[in-house]
Amino acid sequence: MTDKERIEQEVQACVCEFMHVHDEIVDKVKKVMPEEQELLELAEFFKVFGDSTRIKILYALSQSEMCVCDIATLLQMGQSAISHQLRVLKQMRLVNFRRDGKTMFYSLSDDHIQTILAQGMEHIAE
Amino acid sequence: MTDKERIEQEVQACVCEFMHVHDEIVDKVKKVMPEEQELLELAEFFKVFGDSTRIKILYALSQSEMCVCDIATLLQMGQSAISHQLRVLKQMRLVNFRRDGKTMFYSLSDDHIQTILAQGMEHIAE
DNA sequence: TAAACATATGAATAATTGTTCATATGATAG
DNA sequence: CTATCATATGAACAATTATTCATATGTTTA
Repeated sequence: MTDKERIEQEVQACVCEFMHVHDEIVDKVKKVMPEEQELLELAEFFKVFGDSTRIKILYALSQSEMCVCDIATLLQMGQSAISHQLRVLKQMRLVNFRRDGKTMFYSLSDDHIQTILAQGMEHIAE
Repeated sequence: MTDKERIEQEVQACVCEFMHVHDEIVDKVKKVMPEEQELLELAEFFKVFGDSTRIKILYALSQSEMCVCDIATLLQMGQSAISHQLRVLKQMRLVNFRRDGKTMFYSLSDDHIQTILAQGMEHIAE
């Protein structure tokens, strides 16, 4: 392959209009990037933490198991809004739940959640 | 205060239509809830992780310092999109940057970020 | 079984947000 | 100083999403 051909190929591969990409770095990082699918899931996972209502629910549940009505009272929000958000948290497996008569009690599913919350609070406290 | 008065007060405080709130739990949790402002900031902070482009950028930067064009090439996206997202990451202090001539090099700002990414990956791997 | 009630859910609306396009800024080399 | 180029940014559009309202589901008690 001639130099000219190689350069043309690089330019084509490059999203930028020109060619001052640091190929060694890009190649090295490309090799260790997780699969697209995993990164999409990761973003979906964190999206759950990116809403203040859900953050409040998660923080509250880190203190105690609670029912829907308790949470609605604590956050001064409608039952429906809380229920919708709990569904999101359930789908992402961030909360567990148990039924006791008419009441559903929710709790945190595992302690990655607490670690993540704690790391986040450390970051913003800096 | 009569029982009737106390109950009426509870009902008023309750977002739910009726009154089967677990007051002890709600009160206990209310006492330890961080301030509204802190929880809002926390949600804003995590919102940054809730987008796949930004997750990819963060992951990439956890491997190596990179310039805007490198990242755009790696992710096969436009320079403008990457630049916009880097601005978000900058505002939340998730990345540092240094200038070298015409080129801006970005890197992760601290290791809470890596911890959070790692915890997230552990969670979804379960 | 019927009434009461805790929770869940579908539809609608309002608000937020990611990307693109066009252009601006700021640095370097000639 | 001018041309070139890496990056930044404003406006616009499309897509996503949080809450509310109305109603459904499922459990208990009379």
